[in-house]
Order: sequence, then C-alpha cells, then structure tokens
Amino acid sequence: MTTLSLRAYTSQATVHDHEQHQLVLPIRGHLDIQVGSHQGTVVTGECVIIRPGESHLFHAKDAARFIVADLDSLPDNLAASQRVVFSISTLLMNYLLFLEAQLQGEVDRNIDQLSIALFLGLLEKQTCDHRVDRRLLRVLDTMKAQLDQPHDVASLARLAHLSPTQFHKVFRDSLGISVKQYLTARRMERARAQLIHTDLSVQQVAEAVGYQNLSAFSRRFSCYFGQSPREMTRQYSSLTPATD
DNA sequence: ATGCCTGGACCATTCCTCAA
DNA sequence: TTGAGGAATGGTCCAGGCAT
Repeated sequence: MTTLSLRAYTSQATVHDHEQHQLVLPIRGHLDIQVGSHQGTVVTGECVIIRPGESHLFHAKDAARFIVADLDSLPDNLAASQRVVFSISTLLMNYLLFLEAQLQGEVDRNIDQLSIALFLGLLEKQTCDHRVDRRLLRVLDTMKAQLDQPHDVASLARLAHLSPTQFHKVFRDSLGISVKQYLTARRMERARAQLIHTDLSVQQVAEAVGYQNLSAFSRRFSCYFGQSPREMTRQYSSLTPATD
C-alpha cells in the first residue's frame, strides 16, 4: 500500500520511526534531518530515504513544504542504494509541484490512484547513486531555465562561487559529464520534446534551445540522437493519430 | 520554383584536462 | 591557481535533397 501526503512541519519533531518505508521530498525550503546516524540538511530537488524501523526526526523552517510518501516496499533502484539522500530528476521535481496542488484539491480516488502510479513510475526512473553538489544547484537551474541563452563557464563558475578550474572538477565529479556536455544534453532533450510535441519548425526549435545557426543545430542533433530533427519529427508524427 | 532541411568543409572560439 | 595544448563546439558558407 502506498500513500502520499503533503506535510508542512514548522517545529522540531520528536524522534520516531515507522513500519513502512518513507520518502521525504522537499518542494520548498529546506529541512534539517537526522536519519539513523546520518545528519544534515536536505533541500528542494533532493529525496530522503527512511527505512522501516529507522529512527529519524526533521526540523523545517516556517515556509518549508515537502511531500511525504509512505511505501510498503521501495522500487528496486532505491532498495539497492545505500544512500540516505539523493538528487531527484527535474521531471520528478516538476511532478511534485503538480502533486502539491493536486493533493490540496478535491479528493478523487481515481485521480489519486493515477497520481500515485505516476509518482512510482517516476521514482523507478531515478538514479539514486549520486547527490548533486549544492553549489551547482543554482547553476543547473539557470542553465535549464535559459537554454536559449549562451552560457560561458566563467559566469557559471561565479554563480557557484568557484574558480573555473574548481567548477569543472566539481561539475564532473557531481554529474559525471562536463558542463558543455550537460548543456548540450539538456538542449537536445528539450529540442526533441519540442519537435515531437509541438508544431514548431526545426528552425524555431533550434532558436528555442540556443542555436542561432540551423546547420549547427541539425548537425549536433544528428550526432546526439543518430537521426536528423526532421526524421525524428516524422517518426513520431507517424505514430500519432491525426486529430482532424 | 521555392522553402525547408541536411551535412560537409573550414575556421575561430571555448572548453577541459593536466602538469607545474 | 595558472597556463598550455588538444578536443569539442558553434558559426559560416555552400551544395544538394525533398516536399509542395
């Protein structure tokens, strides 16, 4: 049995434990946590795993809000991990924001079941073997929010309060790829989504993800996905029934 | 014919790693 | 932290394919 609840703690909770697994996912503000021997702060974009019988306590600031999920069992990817805290994907983070609104609305059993199913589906997609360095969170947000803008490493490093060399190192240690590779990956994924889900032309999509030059975009897209933007569009449009 | 797109060649810039 | 050097990336130009 999986239940989801939205909770906003504002005061020190007493030490306690549960029979079920519990996941705590901040959607605003941060929490000070103590889980077993682990102690630290958890911020938006991270998830805490609390195993059955494990003593824990939270302390949240006034404005902090977070989603709590009680589960009988963890998905395999989480169960296999020894981590207490890991970074969640942007997709799951966005879904949590939707859930926040959903959980405060009217109670509808069907919708609730679908919501939980989707939550579990996204949970299974998490790679919980890493935790993104805090200094990079603003940088990642900035890049993702401004994919159409040019980003140079020097200014991104300043945002993280690191020297360019340190920034390179922290970035690769934390995410396993270089800054440029990360930016290109985000741009390509966004581009693919726009090509498949919108009627924007390849030119418009290229501009939307920061390429002034269509040729450069097409080349990069083909390298990344192994097929051209137009081929990608056609492949998916042939799978989608016509609406008119 | 026209517009849209792809991909090759070339070049400049920026990135990234590594040694000092 | 800095600097060097190779690698990667993006822009420009252009030729050519494809659909309308």
